Order: sequence, then C-alpha cells, then structure tokens
Amino acid sequence: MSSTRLSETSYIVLALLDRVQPATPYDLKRLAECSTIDFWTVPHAQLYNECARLAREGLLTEEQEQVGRRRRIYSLTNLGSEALKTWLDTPIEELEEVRDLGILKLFFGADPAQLASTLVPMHEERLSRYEEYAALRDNVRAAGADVPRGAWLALQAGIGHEREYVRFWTALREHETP
Amino acid sequence: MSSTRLSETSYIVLALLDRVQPATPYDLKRLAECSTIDFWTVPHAQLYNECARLAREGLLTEEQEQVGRRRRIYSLTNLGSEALKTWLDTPIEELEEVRDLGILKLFFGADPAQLASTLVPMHEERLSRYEEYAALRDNVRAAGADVPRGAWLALQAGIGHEREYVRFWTALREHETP
DNA sequence: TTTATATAGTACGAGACGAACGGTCCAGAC
DNA sequence: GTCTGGACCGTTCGTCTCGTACTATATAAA
Repeated sequence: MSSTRLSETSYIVLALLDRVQPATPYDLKRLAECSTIDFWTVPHAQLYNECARLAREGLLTEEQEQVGRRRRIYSLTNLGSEALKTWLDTPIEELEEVRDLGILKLFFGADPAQLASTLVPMHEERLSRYEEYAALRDNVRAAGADVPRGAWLALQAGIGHEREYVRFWTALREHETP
Repeated sequence: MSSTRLSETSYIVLALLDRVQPATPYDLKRLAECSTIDFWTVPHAQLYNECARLAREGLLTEEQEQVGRRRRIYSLTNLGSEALKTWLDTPIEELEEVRDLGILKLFFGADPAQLASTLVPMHEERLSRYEEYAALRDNVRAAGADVPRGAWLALQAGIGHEREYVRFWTALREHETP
C-alpha cells in the first residue's frame, strides 16, 4: 500500500535485501560498499531511513532486537519482492543526465589541457580498478563458481565508459581535438 | 563573504550570468534550456532560490522592478566573477558517479536484451541530436562566427559517450557479450 | 583501567527536486 | 473596448537527498 512513489534508493534497498535477506541497514551499507555500486551510492544514513519507510509501506518486515544495539532486522515481504520484480521489468522511459563535473567546467570555459592533466590519471585509475575486478571474476568463473551476470555486465559498461573518458581527455591533454 | 559552500548549481548560475549579464532567473532558465545543458539541468524553481542566495552572499547584485511583474534583475559582483574564475581554475578532486538507471537495473538482474531494446533507440536518438548540434556549429563556424570552444568540446564528450552507450547496448540486444 | 578501533545507529540542517499554483502581459475575437 | 486564451514569469510547498557530526556498543590490546 505504497502511498508515496518509490525512488531509486528504495529499489536499491529492495534489491540488496533480495540477496542477503534478512539484514540490518548496516549489513546493506557494507554490501553496497563492496558490490561495485561505484555507480549509485547511497549515504548510509539514508539506508536507515529508507528501510524504516519501506517497512511502514509494508514492503519489508521489521524486527528489533530487545537488548544491546537494538538492531532492526529487515526482510522482504511478498509485496516487496513483487515491487522489485515489477521495477526490473518496467522499461526505462527517460535517459539520465551525465552530470560530470569535468564536462561542466569544460563547457563553461575552463582550460581543457589543465582539466585533462588531472582527469586522465583519475580515469585511468578507475579503469584499471574495474579491469582488476573483471579479471577477478574471470578467475572465480574459471574455478567454476557463480558470478552474477548482471554485475559483470554492469562492470563491462563501466569499463567502456572509462575507456571513452581516457580517450577523450588524453586527446585534449595533447592539445588535439577529440 | 560566503558562509556556506557554493554548490554546482551556484556555479552554473554564476557562469550563465557571466554570459548574459544582467539577467532575471527566468532568462537563465531559458538560457540553460537551450545551451546544451543536457548534462546538468537545474529545476527552474531553484534558479530563483539560488539567485537570491548568491545575492545574499554578495556574489550578485539584485535589483527589483517596482511595478508589474516585479522581476528581480541580477548581475555579477567582482566577488562573484572571482568565485567563478577560481572554480574554473580549481582542479577536480573526485570523479562523479555514473548514475545510469539502465546500468543499475542491469546490475540487479534485469533482462539485458529487454533493457537494450528500449535503450538502443533512446541513445541513438540522443546521439543524432548531438550530432546535429555539432553540424550546426560547424556551419556557424564556416560562416566565420564565434563558437565557444568549451561548449563544442562538451558536445564532443557527449557524442563519445552516446556512441559508447549505443555500442554497449547494441551488443547486448544481439545477445552478444559486450 | 584506559585507550583505540571497528561496529552500529541517530539527528539535523541545507539543498535539490518537482508539482502545483498564482499572478502578469498581450494579441486576436467579439 | 473588454474578454479570453495562451505565453510569460515567479513563488510555495512537501518530500527526498545528502553529508556531517554525533552517540553508543563491542572487542581487544596497552
């Protein structure tokens, strides 16, 4: 009975819970940190709020420890996992914006070569981090273990974009036109 | 004498004003709409807030019409244009996240081919829109007119990323691995 | 016992966002 | 001339987001 619309944050919580159920917001925080959510972080304070809200809306069940830290422990309800499935199956209607600080400054006239000189190394670093992840997964797969395909594909997308960034800024650093 | 930190929104206002000074928030809104800020929109309501705030901080001067619509008209102060210059010259310290809804759903297990079938056309459309802009600018340049280099470079960046998106999702649509 | 560190949760204020609303102005219909 | 539709212009409001700072618990070494 969700009165308010669910946000991306909500679905991240639902999707994470779908994997590690039951869990506390703190569990979700750690999971999010290491699960290549390099591309959509949620400040940990919000995870507490979001879990509470989703429980209020009937998408999660909430249990609270009676002693010690009084952790709250959440699980998906049927309503919750249906909401998640629906979201995953709903086609995307609008593209996101890019929201890249470098491009923004470039647009407003910052010096391209100077921008490039700091951005090239940063993107190269992120790219090689991604590539290491990918190699890791290959090893895991070689060992016959399970690797979620979605996560791997998302990584490939990230790698593609980082390569493009490196290409673009490298050209600018060399005073060429991309 | 800025007590609070300036946000990206603030700098967008400063940078836009730097071009069309003096201007009302409404002018800025229209300027932002057509100035290829496809990659960092600001809801118009915020432009009014932001102008007021920047004026309070001494970065803008504010004049209000005494009759009719009582528009507020803003210009940069010296403080304001220095803040803008400083921002443009300050190296970027951290990379932005990607925040792409398609990648997020992909990560959480949505069907790649289905995602791709809606996303390929959307990215193709955006790509061709960008390419039309670029062609327009080439014409303007051919006619000997002035084209801000930054805006053109930002466009090139956008084109690069859209091409990458098209490549990535097209591969997925065809059931290949990107 | 004190101190350090990792773990776990909360509070709060500023800002972002979008939808809805309310005025102003002007041009053409009547 | 005044009515009215539509473009123009500005504000309000409630919710969401974000980040920082703070509090508290648990474990373990010093």
